[in-house]
Amino acid sequence: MAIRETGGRNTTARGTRGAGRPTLEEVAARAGVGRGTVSRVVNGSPRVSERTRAAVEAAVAELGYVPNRAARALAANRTDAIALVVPEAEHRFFVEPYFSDILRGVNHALADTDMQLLLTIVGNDRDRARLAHYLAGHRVDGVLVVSLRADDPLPDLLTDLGIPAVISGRRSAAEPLPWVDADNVSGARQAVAHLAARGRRRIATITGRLDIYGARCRLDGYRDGLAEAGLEADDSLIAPGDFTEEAGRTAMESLLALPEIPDAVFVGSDVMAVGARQVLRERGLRVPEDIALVGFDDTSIARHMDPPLTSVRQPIEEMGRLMALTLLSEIARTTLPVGVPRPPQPQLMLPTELIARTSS
Amino acid sequence: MAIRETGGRNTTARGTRGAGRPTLEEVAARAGVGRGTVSRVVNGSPRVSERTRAAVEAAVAELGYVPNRAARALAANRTDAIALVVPEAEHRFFVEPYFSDILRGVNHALADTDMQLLLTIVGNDRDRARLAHYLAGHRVDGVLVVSLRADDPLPDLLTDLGIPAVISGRRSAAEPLPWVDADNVSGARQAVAHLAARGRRRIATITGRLDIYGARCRLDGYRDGLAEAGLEADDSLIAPGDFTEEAGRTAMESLLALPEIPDAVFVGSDVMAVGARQVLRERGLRVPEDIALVGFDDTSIARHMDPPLTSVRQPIEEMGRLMALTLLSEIARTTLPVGVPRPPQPQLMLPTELIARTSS
DNA sequence: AGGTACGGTGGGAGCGCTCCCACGAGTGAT
DNA sequence: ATCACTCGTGGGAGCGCTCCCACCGTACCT
Repeated sequence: MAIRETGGRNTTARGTRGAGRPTLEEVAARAGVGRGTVSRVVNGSPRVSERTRAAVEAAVAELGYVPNRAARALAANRTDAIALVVPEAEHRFFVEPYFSDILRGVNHALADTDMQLLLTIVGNDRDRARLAHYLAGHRVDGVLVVSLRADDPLPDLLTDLGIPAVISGRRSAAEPLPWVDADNVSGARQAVAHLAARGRRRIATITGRLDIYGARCRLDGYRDGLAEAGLEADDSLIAPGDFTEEAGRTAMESLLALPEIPDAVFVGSDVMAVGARQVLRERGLRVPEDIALVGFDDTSIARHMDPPLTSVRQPIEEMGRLMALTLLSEIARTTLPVGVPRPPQPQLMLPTELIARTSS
Repeated sequence: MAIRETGGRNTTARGTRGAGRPTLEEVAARAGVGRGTVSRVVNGSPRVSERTRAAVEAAVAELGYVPNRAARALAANRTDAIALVVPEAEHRFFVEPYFSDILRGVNHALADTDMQLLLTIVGNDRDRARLAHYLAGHRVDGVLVVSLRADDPLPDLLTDLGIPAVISGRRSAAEPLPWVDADNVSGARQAVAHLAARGRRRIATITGRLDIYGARCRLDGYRDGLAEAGLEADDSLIAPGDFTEEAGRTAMESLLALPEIPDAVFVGSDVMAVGARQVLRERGLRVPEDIALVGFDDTSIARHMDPPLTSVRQPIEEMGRLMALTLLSEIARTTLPVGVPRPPQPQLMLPTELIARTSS
């Protein structure tokens, strides 16, 4: 009859789950110290004598102790997880190297932490609702958001919930949230200067979606570049796109339909440049002889194009890394007692650089 | 002086964390029922009267209650999270559409659950060690593994730890773990039959890495197809690859170095077909006039090639979906009392289908 | 009428941690 | 020798749930 002992469910659980992995208490017993001390050692507190620390570490190793994440989260009121939110259609996440580079940078920054990364692609309203519910449950300690549109309500939600956030790319010049961004204006200006220096006189541009601040900056930089080169601005040379390859095609077609076609195009992203290049090939126009092309992002796509694409490099992976580090320090700040000063640089602008190849 | 009240840390935590989100207990008070009852309602237990359920649901809605995941995990000894493990170099995950399709399928299956997905790309030994540690901590309820090599030690580790797992693609014909796989043999056979039917007589193949069982199956199917078509097998027509674009290039070059070049190539993956196609273009060989090409996977790449690539379709997204569902039921099985029968189909082979385009 | 069964319910115990208070031993100043 | 600290340490309380047992009332039986 005595199938189960006193403990009831406790005993059962142990029995089911492979004899139970060790707990803090067991490590403490083994090391001949108290629970609190083991906790201090595991969490790297300095207030432990060297002798004790060694004893505890030995016990941890012998028992193969790994802290129970759920218990820790419950007791400490944190989750040790952050979310990377990509408010874009699912397939774009995979098509656009930008995102994977960001992800790689974030991963690298987190590799030394035991912070867990949740990848959240928010492609439609249903996903949005799920995310909101998720965030309301405080299931992450912080959020990274990439590719945010100017009117996106997500940042407000995060602020209301008091969840630390860092975004890649500002929503406007006066972005209140911590951000990491590339110097888009300067990059675009460099691109136009480069084309002008090579004797191009009729320089067009294909823009990204202008509800993204970065795309707007690139357009501003394009205009600045023209002015600095003493070239006349002509709004018919500005073809709107939305960062997709298809938009690159359409925009280039519209430029080629102009009475006087351009002799160079500054394209707002490498992916759009691929679309533009296809159209040029179909029309029998040579790159760079007939039309020079400069892209933006300097993703792997640029190197693989025919001819290899001149492109404005932004340090995407590094941006991902810095976003993660900034978020980590923001989280630390909210956890600590009040009055801890915000780290000096929660808003970072990184330089861009023109990488010249044979398309220009 | 009374900055903090009696509770000490409790009060502080509440104060810091935005007045505290509601707990089960508070919902219970509001609905005028006990804690257990609210728990039952939230977890969809049938043992609750309709009246009570309505009252609790109202209270949940009014308070905006969201269960605390950590507390639930701790009490119930589960995590409500699964991992998708990709034992491949990081960049391949993004380059190869196969993985993103799997991911999409998994995500769709999980969308109706509140199961959380962790994406784990295991590119090197350091990542492997981290994963092992992670799994030892039982931080996930189950694991999905894609692209597993025959000699990978990961499955043994999972078995030892008693973590439910489902893999995509078997490691051998006698795979003991639950799996979801495509009928690679049949797909390859169809491809060869198709080429033979179009009058090709000297049909070569470029294989994937043969320590992956699926690649081996495709090779077997290739041989079967030749035999069925009454064509002579010639091992010099078998060029080894490893699923990368570069390998596709190299392999095609070696085939073109043959004294008598093939008039058709069955390529073991679309990505490798891209590489092969580049070489053909460089050599001025026409597709399909000089050499017909058939790929495998029918990823989006195939449609975008020039000419569009005939390819063997495997239902990758569906495979991801089924993997997730299988894992979910495996997890349920281990949670339930002993003796629950395994669902009828923990091992699923899905049909493949030739999609004919103009490359053949 | 009394007995039995069972659906529905309340709440104690416990999951494995962190946080913090209290306490003992050592150190230096008085 | 006494006092005032500090440092290192042990362990109680509590995080918000789930699980389970005990209990209540009602319906149905004999």
